[in-house]
Amino acid sequence: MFVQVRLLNGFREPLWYQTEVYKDILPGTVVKVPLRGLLVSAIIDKKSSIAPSGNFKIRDVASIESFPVDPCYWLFLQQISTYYFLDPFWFFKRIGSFLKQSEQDYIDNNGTSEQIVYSSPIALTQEQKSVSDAIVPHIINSSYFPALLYGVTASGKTEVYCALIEAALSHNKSALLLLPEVFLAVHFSRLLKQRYGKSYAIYSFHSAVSKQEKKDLWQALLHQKPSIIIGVHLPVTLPISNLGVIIVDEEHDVGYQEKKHPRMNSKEIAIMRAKMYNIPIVLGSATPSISSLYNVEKRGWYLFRLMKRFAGSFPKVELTLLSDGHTKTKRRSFWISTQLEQAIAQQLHKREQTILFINRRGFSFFTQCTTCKQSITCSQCSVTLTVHENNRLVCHYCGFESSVPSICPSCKNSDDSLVKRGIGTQQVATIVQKLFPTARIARIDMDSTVNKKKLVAKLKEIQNQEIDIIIGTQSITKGYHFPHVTLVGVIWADLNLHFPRYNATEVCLQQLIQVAGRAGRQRDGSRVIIQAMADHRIFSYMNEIDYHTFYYEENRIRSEVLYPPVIRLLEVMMRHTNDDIVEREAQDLASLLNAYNKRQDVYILGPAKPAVYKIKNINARMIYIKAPSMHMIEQLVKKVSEHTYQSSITCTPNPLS
DNA sequence: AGCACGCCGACT
DNA sequence: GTCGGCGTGCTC
Repeated sequence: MFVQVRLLNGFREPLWYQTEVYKDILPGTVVKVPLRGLLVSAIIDKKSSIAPSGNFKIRDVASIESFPVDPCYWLFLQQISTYYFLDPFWFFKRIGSFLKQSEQDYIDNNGTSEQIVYSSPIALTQEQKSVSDAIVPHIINSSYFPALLYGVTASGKTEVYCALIEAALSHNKSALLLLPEVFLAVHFSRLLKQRYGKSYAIYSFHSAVSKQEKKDLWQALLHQKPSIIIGVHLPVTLPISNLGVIIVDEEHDVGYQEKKHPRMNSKEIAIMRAKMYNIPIVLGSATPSISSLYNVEKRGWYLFRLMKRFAGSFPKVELTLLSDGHTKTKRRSFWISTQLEQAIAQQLHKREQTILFINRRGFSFFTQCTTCKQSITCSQCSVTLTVHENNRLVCHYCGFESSVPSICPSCKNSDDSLVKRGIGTQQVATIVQKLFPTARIARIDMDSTVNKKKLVAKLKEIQNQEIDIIIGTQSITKGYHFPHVTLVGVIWADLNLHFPRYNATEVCLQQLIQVAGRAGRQRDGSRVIIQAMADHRIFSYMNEIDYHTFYYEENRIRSEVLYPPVIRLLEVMMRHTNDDIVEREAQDLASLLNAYNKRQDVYILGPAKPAVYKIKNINARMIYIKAPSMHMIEQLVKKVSEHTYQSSITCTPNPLS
C-alpha cells in the first residue's frame, strides 16, 4: 500500500511512502516517516495501491503518532479549508506550533472577576429554564440544533450556559465555550473554575494560557476525557471526539474574526462544526448580529429570548446633539453637552459613579495645519499620524514615531499653524477635571493600562467607590462589572457610524447598547446620555427592547444594496510593495473574474483602493465578489487560481472589520 | 521548513 | 592549516 503524505515541517511538496503494517490507515492520520536521516511528522493525504512513478526510492512509514480520536475531524478540516481557501494541513501545523509556544505576559485583572458572585449555582429563572429545557435534549441525543439566545444585558445568559455545560459533562460529553477576546476567556474560565473546578476538567486554549495547561488539554483530548474547553479562535479547530455542545458568547462581536491572515471567523467555524458533528450550538448576545437574526428568520434557527434583567432596571436613554448651535455657545466645553454636564454634576452630588465612553477606533487625534488644511501622514502608510502624550506622533499601523514638528511639512508655515484635532481619553479627562475640579477621575484604556498592577489598583479604587468618573474606550464595554454606575455618557456616538463598511451601523449600534448596558445593573433610575454630531436612525433603537426592530430595517437596506446576510461576500485583497504592479494585477484579476463569471447573480466589484491603501510601504487593492452562495464564489475563485501574480492575495469570506 | 553541503574569509 | 559565516538545494 502506497500513501502520499504532507510533512508538518512546512515542506509543501507531497511525498510518497509505503506501508504494509498500517495498510488500513485513513487519510488525515498523523504518522512518523523517515526523511533523510531523521523521523518527521506527516499526515496521510491519499492512498494508492499502484506505485507512484518517479525516480526516487519509497521508504516505509515508521509509526502512527498518537492523535486524539475524532472521526469527523479530517472531513471537518477539509470543509473549513475550502471555505477559507486554505490547505487543511495548515491546521495541524498551527496546533503543533501552538502546543510548543509558551504563554505571553497577560494583563490579568485579578480582583475584578471575584466581585461577580457566582459562587454557588443559582436556581434558574423560568425564562432561563425554558431555554435550557429546549436545548438539553439535543445535547443528550446528539442532534444539530442552532439556537440564538437573545438576552438583554444582565439577564443571566451565563446561567443558561452553565446549565448546558452541566448537561453535557454529566452525560460524559465535552462542552466548548467561545468568547470574542482572550481577556473575556480568562475571566470566564476563572468563573467556571470557581464553580465547577472540583467536579469537571476545565481547560483554556489561547495565547494567555500556560504551556502546561495546553499540554493538559492535549492529554485530555487524547484520552477523550469529558472537559470544558474555553477559548477564542483555536479550540474550535481542535480534534474533540465527544463534543456535546458549542456555546458562542457575545456572538455579535467582530473579535471572532481573526485580524490577520487567514482571516477565519471562529463563530462561522463553530456553526459548521455543530452541523457536521450533529450537536447543538448556542449563540448568545444582548445585541445579536444581523446575520444570526436572519438565520432565525430565514434558515430555521431557534430563537430564545431573555428580556428581563436579573437585577436593576433598564437605563433611560437620551440623545443630545453636539452640533447644536444654541448649546454650543453657552456650554463650557464643546465635547461635554450641557445635558451631560448637568447629569455628571448630579451624579457627583448623589455620590454615584459615571462612565464616559469614547468609541474611538484606532485614531482619536491628528494634526491639521490651519493654513493648508493638511494633516501629517505616515511616510510608509497612507494614514494620518495620531497624537499621543508628550507631543509624540505615532502611526497606529506600523508603529512609526516622531515628535510634532513646529513647521507644517506640507506648506512650510512655521507660525505654529499645526493644531490638534479630535478627542481621546486623555483630553476628556482634562476637560472633565477642569469642569469638575473635585471629581476623582480614572482613565481606563489600552494606553494607560499596559501596566497590570496599575489597572488592578484602578479597578479596586472604582469598586471601593474612591472614583467618581471612569473614562475609557472599548475595553470598558466588555467584561468589567461596575455595580455602582448609574450614568453612562457616550462622548461621540457617531464617530464610527460612517466607517466605510457595510456593517458599520450594526457594529456601532451594538457597541452603544453594550456600553449603555453598563448602567444600572443593580440599581433603578439610571441614565445614558448619547452625544452625537448629527441625528441618525440607529439612535431610535438604543433601547434594548427596540433592538429587534433595527434588524428589520437594516436587513431591508442590505437586501436593497446587496450585502450579507442576504448574499455572500468575499473580500480579495492584493498587496505588493509596488503600487503600479498591484494596480495592474488587480485590474487583471478583476477582468479575469469577470470573464469567467457566467452568472447574472454573481457580481465582481473593483478593484478599488481601500481607505488605508498603504501599510508599511505595502500597497493594497480590493476586489469584492457578491453571490447568492459561498459555493458559487469558491467555484469562480477556483477557475482563476491557476493564474499567478507577484502580489500576495488574501481572501476573506464575509469580512466584518 | 529544516538541514546538509560547500565555498571563502579570519585566526591559532 | 582549521573554524565557521550563511547561500543554495534537496527531501519520497
